[in-house]
Amino acid sequence: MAAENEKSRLDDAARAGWLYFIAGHTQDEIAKMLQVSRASAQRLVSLCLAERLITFRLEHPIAECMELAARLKERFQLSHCEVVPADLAAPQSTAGIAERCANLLDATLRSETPVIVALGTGRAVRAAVERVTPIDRPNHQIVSLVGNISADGSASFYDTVGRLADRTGARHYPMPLPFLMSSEDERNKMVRIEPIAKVKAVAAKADLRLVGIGQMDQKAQVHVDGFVTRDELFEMMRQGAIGEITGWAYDSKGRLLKAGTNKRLTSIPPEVPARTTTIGAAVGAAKVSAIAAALNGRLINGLITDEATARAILER
Amino acid sequence: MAAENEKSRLDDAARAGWLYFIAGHTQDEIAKMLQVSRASAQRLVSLCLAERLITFRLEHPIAECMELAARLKERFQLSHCEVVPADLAAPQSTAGIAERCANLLDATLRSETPVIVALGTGRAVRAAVERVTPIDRPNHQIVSLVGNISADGSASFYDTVGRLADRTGARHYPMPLPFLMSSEDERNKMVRIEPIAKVKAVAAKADLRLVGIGQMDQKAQVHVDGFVTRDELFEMMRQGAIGEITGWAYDSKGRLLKAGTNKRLTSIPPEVPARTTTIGAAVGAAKVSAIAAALNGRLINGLITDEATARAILER
DNA sequence: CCAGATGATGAGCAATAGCTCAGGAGCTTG
DNA sequence: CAAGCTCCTGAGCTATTGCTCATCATCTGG
Repeated sequence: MAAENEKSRLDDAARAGWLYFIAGHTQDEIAKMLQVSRASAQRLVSLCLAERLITFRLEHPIAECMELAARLKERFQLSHCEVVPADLAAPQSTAGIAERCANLLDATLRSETPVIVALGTGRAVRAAVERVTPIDRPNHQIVSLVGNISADGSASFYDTVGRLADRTGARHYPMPLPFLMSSEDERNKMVRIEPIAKVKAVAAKADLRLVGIGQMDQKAQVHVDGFVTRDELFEMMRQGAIGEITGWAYDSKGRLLKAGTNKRLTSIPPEVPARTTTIGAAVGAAKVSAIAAALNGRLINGLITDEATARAILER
Repeated sequence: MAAENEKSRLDDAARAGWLYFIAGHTQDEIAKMLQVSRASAQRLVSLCLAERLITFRLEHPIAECMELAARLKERFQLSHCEVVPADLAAPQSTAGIAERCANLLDATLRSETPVIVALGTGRAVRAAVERVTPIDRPNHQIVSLVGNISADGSASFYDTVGRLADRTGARHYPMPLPFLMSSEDERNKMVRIEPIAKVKAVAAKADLRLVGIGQMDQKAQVHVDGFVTRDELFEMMRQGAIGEITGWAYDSKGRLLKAGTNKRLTSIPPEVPARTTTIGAAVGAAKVSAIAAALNGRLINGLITDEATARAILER
């Protein structure tokens, strides 16, 4: 009865978490209540945390963050903007923005009327999906903006769309294509075949797009993850690439490049249909230029970032 | 600028709370980040909690149960309350509460210092006893609150006291009396005879009483089990009986009736000595009124039930 | 059926958090 | 402007928590 035990263990973890965080008991008291050792009670509480049985939600709009958000919203005419407090100790951490993204997804998915959510790349997006509250919404649709097969043919790329569908029971549309095709012609052929056209059509009607923003430098995520080679990356940088969204490289004005890997990309280009909210999620000094360019080029019309990044964008 | 300071203080509290709960930093780290002493950081975190700037959300069925239990405990000033997840497939099933009752008995009996446990009627109590972990505690005492001889003279009534004694090696005191005597006089005589007085004396010192709660309707357990006749049952219902504990019928305010079968009952009345924990165990829509009345009349000061029943009690 | 792997457990210790208290800054009031 | 007051602060102590390690039970594959 592995499943049974597993379940009852999570039940206990939830109990312990409730007693600890909500009722405010000490772990010692909880240990006595649940008839386990204190050490086990501690393990249950941390299991509760690790399994995200419990989530924290900050209700207070922190003035400075609010102000930064308001200024970004005003300056770039955004339909949505959130700024989380800077975490000085871990400036690259996506924890904060992931929490806000998850919250946004929660709010969007809670709707009873069917909605379509499109997901791009990025660690924050990935982490956000993990934090979404499970909810039964079989009439929603989750669609991927990006091919999920990497250069070596494996589908190892983290399956955000599938994960989110798991948590919601929604229909989902992964994009069963390599990230890059070998030539422009081949790409053009592929994106016309029926299943892909269908995914594109659903994506075009998305109510919310959530995308990561990558910088195009030596540490570009598209290269680190093995989707583009070092040479391809450098070529794009020579062409003026400063950032990428779902793989689409753009320059410092936020214009999509018409060269290099962009000609062979299968993912759906980040051109914002006016009615769709397209939220970029990114933090870090390295990404400031890329984010600013995306904002200027209106590749996104929403942003979730942290205080430090927000400030850097505004000060450019 | 009191308001200004107040506001920025709350901002800091929110920030500290965010860094603590969401980013997972220690208060020491937070103190450094916010340029305050550790003590102040701790105050900010607790202010954040006190002002509810941050809230916890437990996404697990157990959370509901915990909350219901807390509300029942508060509302009826209970010393003990447990709510188990509703079993939609079997709303009347005592399995869930029996498990909790067994757990409670285990915990009580585990004590090395002698304890006295008193048992009432009810399927949940019966099932709980079956699930108690055997343990050797010869110095404990198990006492019955209710006569174990039915109307026809047989001792067929399930012998919970004996079973529990088997599993613990404890001394046990069944009550060798018919459930009902034929007249009030006879009852009064019987309860004064030595062996019975002894049982009553032990029961009066019980550390824990565990009793079932029966509803008084056409399907009343006391009637189904043949302890009272149809006519006796209807008579009690006319007198306002809504529930019974160890056979003692009470009205909707939880007052023991001074009429009918109550005059001829040999069982020990459910009057809660303040120091004794008296736990009622019952589930099911049919029993909601009976349970609520028992709680209101303080015939019990503890409750083990399920989610559906708990909710119904609170919503009355 | 046994050896090794896996994972749970409690003891004990080090890190962390919570609390009390005495002192001091800033505000109010006479 | 000084006394009285409140409220904040940091020091330092104690309670609580997190973690490591040795042990033990259970599972798995040969």
